[in-house]
Amino acid sequence: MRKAGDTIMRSLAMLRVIPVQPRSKTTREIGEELLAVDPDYEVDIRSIQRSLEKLSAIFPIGSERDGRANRWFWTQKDAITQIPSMSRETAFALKLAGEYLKPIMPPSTLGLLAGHLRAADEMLKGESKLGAWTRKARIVERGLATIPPSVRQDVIEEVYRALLDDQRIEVTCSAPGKRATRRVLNPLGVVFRGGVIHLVATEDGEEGDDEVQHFMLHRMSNPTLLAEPVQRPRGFSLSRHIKETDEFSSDPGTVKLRLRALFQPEAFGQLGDGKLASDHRATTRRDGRTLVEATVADSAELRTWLMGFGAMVEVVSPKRLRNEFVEHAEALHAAYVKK
Amino acid sequence: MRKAGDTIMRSLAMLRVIPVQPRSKTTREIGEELLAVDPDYEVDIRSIQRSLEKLSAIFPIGSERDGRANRWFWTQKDAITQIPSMSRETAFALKLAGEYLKPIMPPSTLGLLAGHLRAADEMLKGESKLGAWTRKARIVERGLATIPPSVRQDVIEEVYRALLDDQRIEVTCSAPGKRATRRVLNPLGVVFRGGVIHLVATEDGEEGDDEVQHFMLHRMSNPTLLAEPVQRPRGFSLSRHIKETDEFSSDPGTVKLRLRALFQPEAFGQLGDGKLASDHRATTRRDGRTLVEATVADSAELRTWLMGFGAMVEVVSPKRLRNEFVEHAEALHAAYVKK
DNA sequence: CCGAAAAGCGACGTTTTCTGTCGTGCAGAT
DNA sequence: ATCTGCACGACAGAAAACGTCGCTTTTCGG
Repeated sequence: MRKAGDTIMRSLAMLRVIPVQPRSKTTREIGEELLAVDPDYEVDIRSIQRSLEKLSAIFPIGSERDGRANRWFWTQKDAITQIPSMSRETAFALKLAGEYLKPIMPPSTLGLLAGHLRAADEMLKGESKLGAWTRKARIVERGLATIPPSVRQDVIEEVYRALLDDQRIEVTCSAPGKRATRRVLNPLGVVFRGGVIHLVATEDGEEGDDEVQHFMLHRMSNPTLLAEPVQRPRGFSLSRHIKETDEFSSDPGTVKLRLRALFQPEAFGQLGDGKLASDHRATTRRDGRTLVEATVADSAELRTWLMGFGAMVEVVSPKRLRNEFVEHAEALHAAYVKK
Repeated sequence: MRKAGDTIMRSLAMLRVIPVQPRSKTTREIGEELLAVDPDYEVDIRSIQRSLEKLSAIFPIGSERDGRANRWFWTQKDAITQIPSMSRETAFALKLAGEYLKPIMPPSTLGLLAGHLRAADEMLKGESKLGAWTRKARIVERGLATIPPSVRQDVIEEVYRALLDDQRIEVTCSAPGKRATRRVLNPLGVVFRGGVIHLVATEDGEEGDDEVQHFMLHRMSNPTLLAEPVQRPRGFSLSRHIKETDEFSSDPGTVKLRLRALFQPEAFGQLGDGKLASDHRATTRRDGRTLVEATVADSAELRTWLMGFGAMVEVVSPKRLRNEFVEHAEALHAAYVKK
C-alpha cells in the first residue's frame, strides 16, 4: 500500500505546498494540490490532517480557524532551508550578488530576496568569524551611486502578483503637483530604469481607450488586487513598446556603427580586459594612446560613456559621431569659457 | 526512544549534510556531522546506513566505494528544492536580479547562482506560458554594456574556496607579453571592478616579502588548493588597501563637497525621482533648467557622471569643481576644434 | 429554528516502517 | 596471518502511519 520512503517525500511535498504567512490553505486544498503534484500521494484526508499537525510541531507552521476549516501557513517568512544545502562558494557568490544589486536594484525588489541572502549568511557564519566574508571581498563601483526612490513593499508585491496573474489592480496614484487619484489599471509590464520602476499599463476608463501609459511605482500606494482579468490591447509587446517610447530611449536597436576612438592610457586601463564587442580590437600607438575599434550599437549610452572620459578619449570615426563630439566640445566651451 | 517526527527531521538534516558531486562524505562522517548539528539525532550508525540507502532511492544521491568505506554525494548539481518554496513574487525578483547582474557580474560568479535561477524558472513555469515573465519585465540599461573577460569556472571556485578557508593556492598566471608562470599565492581578498575580478594576494617567494599584489582571475588557470594556511601580512585590511591603491581609485572616501549644478530638463529627467544624497534638493528655474544641490563624495565617479551629460549639465559650484570643468571644456575644445 | 453538509478530531485495530542488535563477509592495516 | 573498521543481511520488538468509524462543531439553506 505505502510505497517505500513515501512518507518522507510526501511530508516534503507538503512543506512545499504550504504557503507563507499572509496566504494560507485549507487542509482540503493541501490534499488536492498534493495529489496534483503526484498521484502517488493519494492518502486519506485524515492522514493529511495528522501530518500537518505533526509538521507544525516541528516546523514554524501555524494554523488558524476559518469557519469550519483549518488554514495552514508558514509563520516565519524568511526562514529558508535548501536541499541540498548551497555550497560555500555559492553562498559567497550570493552575498556578492547582493552587494552588486544594492545600489542599482530597487530596494523593495531586493527585499524579496532577503531570505536567500539570509540563508547565505547562515551558511557563511561557520566560516571564521561572522561577516568575515566582507573583509575578503569588495566591489568597487563604476558609476555614481544614486539613491533610488523607495517603493512600498506592498505595492511591489501586489504589482508583481497582478502581472503574474494577469489581473487588474487598483491603486492610488499621486504626482508631485496633482491630487492623488484612485485608478484601475491593466498591468502590461514593468520597466526598470536606473532604480525607478515603471508600470506599463492601460487605464480602465469609461471609454475603451487603449492608450498605454506609464506609472511610477514609488508614487503608488494602497494597492488592491482585483479579480478581473487584464484587458490587453491587441498585439501589445513590451519590447516593441520600449523601443517606440522616447522615455526609454535606450534603443538597443539594430543600428550599429564602427567606433574608432583614441584612449589615453588611464582611460584604456579602465576598460580592464573587457571588450566593447566581439570584434573589439585595441592597438597601442607610439604616442601612448590606444586605438580602440569595435562595432557597437548607436545609442545614447555610448555617447554618455564616451563623454564620461572627458578629454581622455578622442572619437576618431565614424565621421558622424566625431562631428557630434565637435559640437559637444563647442557647446561646453561656450557654456563654461563663454566667448 | 524515538521522538515524535524525529525521522523526518533527521532525514532532512541528512539531505543537507550530504555534499554535492565533486565532494563526498563517508557514512561515518555523515553520522558525526549529524550529531554535531543536533545531539538528538543520536542513532546507531546502522540506521544511518539504511536511511542513506533509502534516500538514494528517492533523491539523486549516489554512493561510491572508497576502499572499505562508502562515500555519498548529490549527483545533480543544480537541482535545488527549497522549503518553504519561494513565492512567485520572489521568483520574479530573482529572475530580475539575474537580468540585472548579467551585464555587470562576472559570468563565472553568476554561474554559481544558476541553480537558484533555475529554481525560479521552475516556480514561474506554471504561470501562463514558459518564459512569459520576460514579456512582462524589462531592464533598460543605464550604462554601456561591455563584455567582461571570462574567468574559468574552476578558477573562480577554487579561489573562493581558498579565501573562505584561508588556504594557499597555486595557479598558473599568464600575462599578455610574458610567459606563463606557476605561482603560490596567499589570497587576502577579491576586488570586483567592472566585471574584472582582482585577487589581492602576496606571493610566496623565497624571501618573506609582504608585498601585496593584484592578480586578475581571467589570466589564471589550473588552480590547485594547497593545504597550507595563508600567511597574512600583519595588520592587513582590504578596505584600507583599496583606499590606498591608485588602481582602485574609487575612494568613496570621507571628503565631501556641496555640489550645485544646473540640469537641462532631459538630463534632470534621467534622474527619475532618484536622489544624489539625503540632502538632495532640486529647484526648477525660470529658464527651464533645474538646480540640483546635494552633498556628495568628491570622487572620480562624480566627474565621470557629470561629464557624461555633456552640455546638458553645468556645474556651478564648488568653484574648485567648476574650474576643473572649465579646464575640461578647454581641453575638449583643443582636442576637437583645434585652434 | 432546524436539519443537512462539511470539516475537525478522538479512538481503535491493522499494517508498515523504523530501530537496535547480532552475525557474517570483505578489504586494508598491522 | 591476524586484526580492525566498515558494509550489509537478518530478526524481533517498538513505534509510527494508515484507514475507518463515529462523534462534535460549524455553516448554510430552507
